[in-house]
Amino acid sequence: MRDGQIALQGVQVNRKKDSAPTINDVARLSGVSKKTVSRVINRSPLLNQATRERVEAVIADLGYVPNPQARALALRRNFLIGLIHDNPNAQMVLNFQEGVLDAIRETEFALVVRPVDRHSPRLLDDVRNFLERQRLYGVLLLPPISENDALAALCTELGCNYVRMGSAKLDDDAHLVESNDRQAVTHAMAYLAELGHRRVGLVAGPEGFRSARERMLGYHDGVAHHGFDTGQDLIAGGNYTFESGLAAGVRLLDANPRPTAIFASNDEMAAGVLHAARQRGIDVPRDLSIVGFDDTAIAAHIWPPLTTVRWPIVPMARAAAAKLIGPGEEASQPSLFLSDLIRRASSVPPSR
Amino acid sequence: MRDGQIALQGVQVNRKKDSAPTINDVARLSGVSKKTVSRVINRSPLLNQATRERVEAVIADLGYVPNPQARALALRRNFLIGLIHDNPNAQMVLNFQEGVLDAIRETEFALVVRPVDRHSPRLLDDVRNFLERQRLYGVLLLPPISENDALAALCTELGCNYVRMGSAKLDDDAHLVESNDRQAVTHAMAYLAELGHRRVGLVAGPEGFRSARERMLGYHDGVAHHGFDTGQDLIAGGNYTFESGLAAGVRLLDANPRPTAIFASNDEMAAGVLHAARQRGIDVPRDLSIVGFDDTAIAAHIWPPLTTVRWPIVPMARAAAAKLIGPGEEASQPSLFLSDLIRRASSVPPSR
DNA sequence: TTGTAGGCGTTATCAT
DNA sequence: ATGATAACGCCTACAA
Repeated sequence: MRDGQIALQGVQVNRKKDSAPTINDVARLSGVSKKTVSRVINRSPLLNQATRERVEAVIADLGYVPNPQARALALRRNFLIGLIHDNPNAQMVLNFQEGVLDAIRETEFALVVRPVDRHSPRLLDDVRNFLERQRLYGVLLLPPISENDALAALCTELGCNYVRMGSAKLDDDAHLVESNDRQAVTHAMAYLAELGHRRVGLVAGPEGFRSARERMLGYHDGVAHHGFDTGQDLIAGGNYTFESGLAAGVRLLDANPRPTAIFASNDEMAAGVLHAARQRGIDVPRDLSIVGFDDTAIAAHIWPPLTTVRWPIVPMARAAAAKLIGPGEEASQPSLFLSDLIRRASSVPPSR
Repeated sequence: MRDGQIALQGVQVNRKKDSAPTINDVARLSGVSKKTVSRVINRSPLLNQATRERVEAVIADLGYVPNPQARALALRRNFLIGLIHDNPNAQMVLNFQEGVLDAIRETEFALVVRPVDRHSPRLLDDVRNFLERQRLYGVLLLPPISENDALAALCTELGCNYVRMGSAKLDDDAHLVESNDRQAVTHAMAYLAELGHRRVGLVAGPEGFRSARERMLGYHDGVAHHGFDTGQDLIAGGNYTFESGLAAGVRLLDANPRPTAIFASNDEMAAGVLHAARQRGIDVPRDLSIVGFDDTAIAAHIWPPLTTVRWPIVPMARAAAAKLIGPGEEASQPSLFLSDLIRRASSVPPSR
């Protein structure tokens, strides 16, 4: 006969030893019903203090851990948070994971990762499949796919809570953690102005990326505010890759007159610009200052170390996770995070 | 009265519309028992073809997806694979995740990530807690914590399957996917010998890391085989960080005579050596060749692009995941992966 | 080949 | 404040 049933008859006292203890074992050994144990686990307020302590003692003694699958089944929701991303960049994804883990440490939540391909025609089906299968508690969307409104709509349709990371007002406060890329770039431009630059080039990010747009707007704000030179030969497009930065760098550096400084919309492209300068014998920073964005690992490890904008991704991730799992009122507060300009050797006053 | 019970009475035909369809809905609408539906889901061989097709049609029609929590409860194991790592390096972790995702795509498995702190005294408790809570199907252990035998023992104790990634024979074939770091470094040394180098420095990895030891052994093999110069001023220790590589580079480059080439046990340290050379006005590659290990993103993006050893992490990850979830016979086959030397501009014949 | 009864470990409902 | 009973959605054992 089964263990649990024996227990109900009050005959057997020792539990089976060959599998993890269950709520029944705890109930039997502490002489209460399983519902009471359940109340202890879930910190129900209406519980006799003595009862609670007795049960807790048994739990500790047994090393009992509630089975999350059973919980998930009964509660009709699990404790998994999904992280959906399209690998914008390894360091960023990992930092984000770290922040989320910070937030869910000591909770029963776990983090499930799901890289996707934003160019796949099956993107939405992929995500739908994932969400339907796993029935996640909620998902976190990283840029750039966080900018995809269809994805957010899909989450809503499937009854899956979500929080998006974005560099602009993509959604309402309950579903968004925001950075201020535009303003951050404007600050960087002000810094270049202080150094004495008046002719600053831009390597823009790919079209369709909100972050790229915001950073470009920040550039234009700066150009206008400080009266920098303007012109199409000061602007080149890129797609956030090293190679595109290299190509853009070549274009900008072949212009005449050459810019004395270049702002690249991310660090990888900035590294590409640096290569382009090297290939042309242009000394950085003496003949060309470079400023990047993101402060990824590469920024501090190339030569010269790169001046760049650092956005607080770990705190942002923590906030996003908290927004997802936290109580309602807190979750609907706006979350805006400010970025810092990290000044390194790649930017100096212009030599000409 | 509940939907399922009504169904058993054969009275109601339409299912409730406000929640996902269950196995009961499918059973009712296709006029078979839940068990038969269950057999369809689980591809039982003993099923009438016609029955199967009828049920499958209903499943498709309803958009039915089995509830993984209920499955997990009944099967007493879930379909989550854990990835436990101590962030050896962002690109590596992400590549690994990608490989695992490759392997579990189109399956019902999902990937749960769990970064840990290998220096924490609570490491084992942390992992124990995680495994007990989540009751994972199995876990993947990345270096360097994959080298921790106590962790593997813990998995065994908790009845959790595991696969370790390692640069040496850390475990039996069912629990190990192996790379050949030692041999890979020996190849790199042979390449330097071909170029004409005879005085090659080593930036070693941190003690206690198996990979560091294997790479060092490969260095010594190469030195012995090719009759390179030896001496303590040709060897410096590092801890796999950029900064430690910088410090080690300073030490090695202050030696007299200077090495004409340096092998750094990973790319980050190689980048540090490069910085050290720059600071001293030593031209790379003309006056100093540098070889790294890992082929992380930084390798191709610094100047000059770094010659390095690339180990096939994505295929290894795929193999590790397959080993975890695959059938027994296949899983107990040995898995050894070979690394390639990627030749880039940082290595040339010596100028002296 | 298919169905019935009951269990997996938890929580919800509604008593007491 | 506590307990009995019935879900939650799936699977296994055994029966037919």
